[in-house]
Amino acid sequence: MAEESSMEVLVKKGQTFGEVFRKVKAVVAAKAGNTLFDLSDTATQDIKASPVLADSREGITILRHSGAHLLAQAVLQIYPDALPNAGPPTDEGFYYDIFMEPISSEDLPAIEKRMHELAAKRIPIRKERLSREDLLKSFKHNKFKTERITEKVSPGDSSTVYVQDEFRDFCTGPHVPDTGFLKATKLLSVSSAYYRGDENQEKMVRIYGTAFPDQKSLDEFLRMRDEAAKRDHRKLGQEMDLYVFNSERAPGFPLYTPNGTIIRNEMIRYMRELNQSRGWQEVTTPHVFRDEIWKKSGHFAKYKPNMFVFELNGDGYGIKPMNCPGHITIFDRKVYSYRDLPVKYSEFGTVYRYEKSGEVGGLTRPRSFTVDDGHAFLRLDQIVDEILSVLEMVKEASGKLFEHPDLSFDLSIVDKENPDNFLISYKCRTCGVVSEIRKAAGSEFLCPSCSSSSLEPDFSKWDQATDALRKALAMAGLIYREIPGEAAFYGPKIDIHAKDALNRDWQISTIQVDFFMPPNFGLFYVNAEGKKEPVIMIHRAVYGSLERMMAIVIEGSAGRLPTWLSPHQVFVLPVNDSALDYANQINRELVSMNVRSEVDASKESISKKIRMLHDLRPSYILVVGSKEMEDKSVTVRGKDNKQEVMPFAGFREKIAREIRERLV
RNA sequence: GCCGCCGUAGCUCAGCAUGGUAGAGCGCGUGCUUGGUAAGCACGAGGUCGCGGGAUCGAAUCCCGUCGGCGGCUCCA
Repeated sequence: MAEESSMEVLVKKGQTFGEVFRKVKAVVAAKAGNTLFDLSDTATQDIKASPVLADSREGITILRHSGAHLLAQAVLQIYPDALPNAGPPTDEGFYYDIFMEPISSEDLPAIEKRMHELAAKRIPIRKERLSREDLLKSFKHNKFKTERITEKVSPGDSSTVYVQDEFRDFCTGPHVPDTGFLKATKLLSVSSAYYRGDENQEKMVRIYGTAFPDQKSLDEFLRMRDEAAKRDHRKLGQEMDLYVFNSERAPGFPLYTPNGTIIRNEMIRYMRELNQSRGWQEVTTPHVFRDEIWKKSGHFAKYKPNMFVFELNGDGYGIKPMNCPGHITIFDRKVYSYRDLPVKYSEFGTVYRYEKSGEVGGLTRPRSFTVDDGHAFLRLDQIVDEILSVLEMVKEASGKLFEHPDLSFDLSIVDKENPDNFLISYKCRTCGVVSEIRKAAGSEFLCPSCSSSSLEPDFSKWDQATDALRKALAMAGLIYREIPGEAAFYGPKIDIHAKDALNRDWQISTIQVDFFMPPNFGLFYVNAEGKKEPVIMIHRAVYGSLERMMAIVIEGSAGRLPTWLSPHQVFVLPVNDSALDYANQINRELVSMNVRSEVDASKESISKKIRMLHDLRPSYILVVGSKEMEDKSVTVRGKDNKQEVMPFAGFREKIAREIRERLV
């Protein structure tokens, strides 16, 4: 993708940007400062502007936005009753949500064909500016558009419509000058979406597509997409024989084979070392608890529909969806001095959540998963250090798992405008008493002290926690996004994301500050004055879940796992029976060093064996015959599938170091 | 949960529109082959066509229901 053009030119008042830039090939818009203009726009004053090229980041976004319009135009020509809602560009293309009878992917080729026809006609794309009234009149047949206009254009104001032949769309643009720019377009899939993302509203047909400046880059994109599909952990897990999904016996619950269990156990072993070095003590808690704990923790109030619950002899039980209440129960066993803190418990805790049927999928969204969970019980003054320490663990771990770690950091904070989903303290305007109240939507509260109804939210605890997270992020030198409204119900958090093979973002690590659950359970410590002080909790997970992390590591490495994680580290292949003894000898030596090594003595050709072994993705294949026997060497075929002859002693050292240092 | 697509041998898939009771490749087993880096040869075993119901003389194929899987949406972290 080309860099932004820095070719700045003076556009004089009264000139259109197109007059200046049309001569530049593949220019789709103009940019002055941070403002984008259509080429048809007229400069209202002398202004320095640069062309936006079709193959620049901004240019492609414009191209795709126009692609969405082209899609809507084609759909309307074929389905005249369809009502378009909205069609934005995305990272990889565009989609358009359209209210219409459901269509299937078999209907896409006809729509795509029409798009290509419209593109070939090079229909000019014009912009009209209309008053709010005229906009509403213009789209009066489409309630989705009129709702958008009503919302986005204030009374007395005006906005723009883009027109290509009979098709008109309410849109602020900018757009490409004509449909001829949209020759390299492709429709990818069709699915459904709710209007405004609300499941109680109309279901829209969402058609996904993409557009590129030229056919070559579109083809390349489609090729990469196919390649990515081959790295899907569900496919690789099948080939590498890592796990089983039995949809009848355990829908959404992964079962691990011996190979998959090796990967899990190696991940656990490494995390145990990391936990130990950072002062996290391992604990073990049951999978089932009485209702009582879930009522106290707030899970029943908020999370019950997602829990597996059952009744026995009149008592209610819940299978744990989270590990925190168990750790709290252990912490709660005694009284702590301020000198005892922090207390840090960790557990590879398998949790069970009833995810709705349409959400379950592979290892990235299973119904049971194991969290490398940890709960720290702290004093206020210990928060920042602990967050920093966890951030360092995340950094260290990602260096052992990914060749090129690609993590993104989000700081999810409370939305002070819409605090209904969070635990908030309320301060009484009358008597000044601060009370902690779990807000239930729509209910009214009175001050527990003076019964006044004049209460204001008190965000001081949220602010303290959020500041601690910000401070730690800054100290770690990390770039992050702040997202209001995404906090956990009990506190703000840092979420760390990684991408799967298909470029989908998944949350892995999380660090959450919690001022609310400890008081719910009455957790306290005794300070230097002998007074009770509230304990503060940090919930954290470094891998997040073993399942999701394993999936991402498998996809990121295309199955060529770091040697330390690989179920099959070495296969020794004797060329013929006379080399079998040497192969066995090498194998024994490797096994004695705790290398996962096997001899393939089956009566197949070397070619055949290598072909067969490919699916298992072993770290190394060693081929040995008379030559190797003679000089105590091995012919090594590594992850790159290149072969290299080296002394066996050298290979032994190499792989030992790779495993010991967990090199990627 | 919602919309679309899909469910046939251990795996990948064909057959289904125009119903006549099942096919390929790989893998697996046996035999031959002693083979130097991505398929040596031959023979063989292997399937209640996800499950339940319906119309039909007859269903993998048509209809209804149901359970799963995939892509999204919503949810979740």
